[in-house]
Amino acid sequence: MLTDVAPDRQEAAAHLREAGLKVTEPRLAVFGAIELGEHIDADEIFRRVTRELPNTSLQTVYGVLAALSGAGILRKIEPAGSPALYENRIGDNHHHLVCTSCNAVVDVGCVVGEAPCLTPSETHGFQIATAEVTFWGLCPDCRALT
Amino acid sequence: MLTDVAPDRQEAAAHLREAGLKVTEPRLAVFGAIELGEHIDADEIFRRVTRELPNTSLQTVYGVLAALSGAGILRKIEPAGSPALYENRIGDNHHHLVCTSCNAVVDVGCVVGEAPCLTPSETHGFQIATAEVTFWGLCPDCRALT
DNA sequence: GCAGTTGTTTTGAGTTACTCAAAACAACTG
DNA sequence: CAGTTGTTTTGAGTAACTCAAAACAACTGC
Repeated sequence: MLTDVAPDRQEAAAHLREAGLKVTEPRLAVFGAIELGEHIDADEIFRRVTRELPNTSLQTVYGVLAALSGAGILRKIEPAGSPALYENRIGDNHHHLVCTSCNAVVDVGCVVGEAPCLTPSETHGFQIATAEVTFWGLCPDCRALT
Repeated sequence: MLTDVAPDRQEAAAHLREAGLKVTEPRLAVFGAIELGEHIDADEIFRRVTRELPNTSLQTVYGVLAALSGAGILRKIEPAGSPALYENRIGDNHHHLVCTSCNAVVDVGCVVGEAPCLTPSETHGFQIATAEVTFWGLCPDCRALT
């Protein structure tokens, strides 16, 4: 039945090789632990990884996350007030909507208008590389609770 | 000479009373410790406050900062990778430019165009309250070092 | 101007989310 | 398949807060 050769593992391995990183079990497990569209923290990733690979340490998870986000395979976001979150949607510069009540995070495409994202009104001599936009508000569920 | 009656203390006291907060020495000292245009962390504020009010505890500084930013007297920003910073420029919704090399932070007016800040392309049912924009890049000093 | 109430500050401990370093180990290279 | 180099493990350590109880100080009304 060959159930062992999951397609995402192949994809992950390719990403790793492309970045010049060694293909290891913990790295494949971390990559596999993050579903598309999710935003999860190191602790939750660790929990999922250890289900599959029981003697992986939390430090390894941190190391893998640093390697993968450094290589651009994962994206790390750090919303104010919560631990760092990781997502596997990369390549596009999308932004985030964060619920001020439950901390839920969802992706949102670039701001409307012609990419104003990269144009502050005055640059103060900075050489700007990226713009990060975070929208704060109440998610549908939390609105319903009031 | 009446040097004791600094004008910023009066202003700070007025802000506090307006917010229904008691006027105390630590609060005035914390407010006075942050210069206009600065972005400093709790530790640096603590260092400055203790110069003037030696037996203030760090916990008090945290408490004061929470009270003042909660009341809108100070603004708290939390750039990824550094401790929370506080600034006393409030009321306008300006954004920040952060140096990826030395972590310097400067203010920047709202994004160009007609306030696209509050309009993500899809809201996903969120009731959006604020938009936060952070520009990342190299500050003039760090560019000069390369 | 003073007592009472309520909000602040102090003191002390505890926690979360990481980070660092050394030694054991496992991937890729030739 | 041996060697090299990058990873992972193990273990310790830290920064930046947060919580709780007791001591204290601001404002209120008398």
